[in-house]
Amino acid sequence: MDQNQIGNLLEHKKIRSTINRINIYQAILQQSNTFSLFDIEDLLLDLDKSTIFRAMTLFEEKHLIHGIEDGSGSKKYCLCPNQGYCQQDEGHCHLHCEVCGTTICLDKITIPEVTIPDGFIVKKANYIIQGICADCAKKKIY
Amino acid sequence: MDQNQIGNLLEHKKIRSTINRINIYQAILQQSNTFSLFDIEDLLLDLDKSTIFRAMTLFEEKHLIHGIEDGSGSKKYCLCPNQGYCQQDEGHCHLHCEVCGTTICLDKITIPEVTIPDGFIVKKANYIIQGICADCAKKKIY
DNA sequence: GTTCTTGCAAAATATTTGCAAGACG
DNA sequence: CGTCTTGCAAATATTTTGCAAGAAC
Repeated sequence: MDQNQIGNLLEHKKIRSTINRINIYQAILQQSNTFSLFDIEDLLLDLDKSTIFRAMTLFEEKHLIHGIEDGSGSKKYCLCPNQGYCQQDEGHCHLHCEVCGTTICLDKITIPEVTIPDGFIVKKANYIIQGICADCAKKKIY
Repeated sequence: MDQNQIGNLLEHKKIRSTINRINIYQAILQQSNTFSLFDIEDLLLDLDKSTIFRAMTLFEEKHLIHGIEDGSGSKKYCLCPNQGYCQQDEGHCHLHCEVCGTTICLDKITIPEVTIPDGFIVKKANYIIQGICADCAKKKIY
């Protein structure tokens, strides 16, 4: 996805397309899995963290990225695979490894639905499995 | 559950039974739903927050309470309905209302299981549904 | 020229720890 | 008496905001 295409995507989402936001979205595209604010800061060292924070918040509001609460103390995000047009039932489950701290998107496993009490309006769901990832389990470093 | 019974429960869990910990567990028993550190602090004003924090951390390690990440910025807990002997598949789904901030335990709805990649060791799972609770939806205060 | 965006600095929020005094067994 | 627990104070970690300068339309 080149800078022009990203610019179009942002404008389509009613986000003013600035060079910073394009760069931030491009950094997000480079992430192989879930990512935090710090991961983006590391890639874009000359941007202020508040700029990144505000862009990420905006992207999340516009559903370009999904927020993940993995209990690690720092919020994770993952790229919306459908450019902001995920159906509610397309959220994925995530694994969080308590040893190495990584959070992995199970992009083949959607969150199973449950019966919600009457009247509750669902906005999104988070399904996170805590444990030890295969790599760390193999290394027995815990 | 009286103080003696709580004391026995703690000792059975290999937790030294102090008056502070008994009081904290008793405050937890009084919670009608999920609760945060602050909820317990509010009930036990003469205890230091670090004492409560350490007790809650210990209780969670020993599975007397379950931690919930609702994305609100402050961690929630709920009482283990089985005094620390929940099976892995007995975790409950939770609702988080983004308007009033409450987190409700759906104690009738266990977390549906999903297929986990080979080698990952599951410790626990969190299933949280974000949205607007029935009360707030009715009041249309959002 | 009006509105939106950005960088800087700092506030706000929540969690976590060091340490010395005290309680427990 | 040796170990565990507690309160106090302070560190840490992360997120969030106010504001003035600058960019976009």
